[in-house]
Amino acid sequence: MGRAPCCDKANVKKGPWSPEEDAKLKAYIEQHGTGGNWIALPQKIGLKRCGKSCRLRWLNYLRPNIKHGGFTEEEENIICSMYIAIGSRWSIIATQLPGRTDNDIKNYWNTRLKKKLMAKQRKEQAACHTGLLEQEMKREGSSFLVNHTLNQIPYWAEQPLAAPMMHPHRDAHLAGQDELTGLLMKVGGQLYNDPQLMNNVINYQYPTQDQLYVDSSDAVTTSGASVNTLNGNYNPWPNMEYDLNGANLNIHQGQGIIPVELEAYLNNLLRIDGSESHSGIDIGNSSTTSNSAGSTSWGDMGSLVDTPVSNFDAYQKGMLQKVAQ
DNA sequence: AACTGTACCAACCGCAGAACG
DNA sequence: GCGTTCTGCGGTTGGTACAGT
Repeated sequence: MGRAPCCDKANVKKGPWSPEEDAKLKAYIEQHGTGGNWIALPQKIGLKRCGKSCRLRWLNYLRPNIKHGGFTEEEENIICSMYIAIGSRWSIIATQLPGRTDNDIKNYWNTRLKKKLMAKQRKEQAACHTGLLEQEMKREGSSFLVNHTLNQIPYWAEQPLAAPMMHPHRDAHLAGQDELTGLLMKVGGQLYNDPQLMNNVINYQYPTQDQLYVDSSDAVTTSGASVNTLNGNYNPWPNMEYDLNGANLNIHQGQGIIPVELEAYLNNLLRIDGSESHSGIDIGNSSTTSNSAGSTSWGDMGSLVDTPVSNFDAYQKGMLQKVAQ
């Protein structure tokens, strides 16, 4: 037996709200509140609307202090950093952006931010591709074109951007966002080239809930908005910040939860230019990442994601709790 | 001017979990 | 403890405006 419908679908109006309907709903709620029962509310005020529809209209549009459109750079940064940390938990993200609704943030992410980041990723991949081709040509000389036809996609270009290496045990839904999170954590793929460092990262013990680092006084500034501040109450990676427009990711040593040696390594990677940063990549030969078929493992995150060797889950849970407070 | 494609956003839908009797 | 009802959430859809051809 299925669940009873929340309202009589046949006698319920759908589609855009008229100004009259808005006025009725707003006036009633401002005077009486919702009464804790959205289902009964439309009947009370003579609206042929589903209770859920009324609730949505109030929360996303009519309620006071709602901001529409025009997301600031700081808001973008907050959305991105929280997306990295907790995924598509829009209602939680909305709590960090006063005046913004989860629906608004979700729409903004899906229609603009995601595309913005994808475009940036494509640009970087193209630059990376060009750099590698040049190096291959230099190394192989005239034999290059024999070995590599121009329309042949090199093995590394077929690999998705790496999932964030610094959170190897994130939720599956986050692992599914490899491309975007990989872009944001753009040094991630490079970690795979250093088996020793990868080992350190995989075995790194994320801080427990009690060890969470949320002191906003440690926020650092850059040309772009710092994600470390996040209204002073949320700090997923306190020693890391990025500037979305400039795609600059800066790691600050000794300020937070990433081990100093890892920070140093990342800083080193980020200091060198784009073409150099990918030089010498030969993942297929890596004893830690190649498989029997000889393919690379940038996208093969399953074993890492599924293996419960760190307390990242607890870490993420802790962050969610901090945000909820 | 007409048509087409794209971007944006409001609203809907189904599900999970909380609340309640 | 169980079934029902309600709320809140996230994914998705559909309508509208606007730009490009």
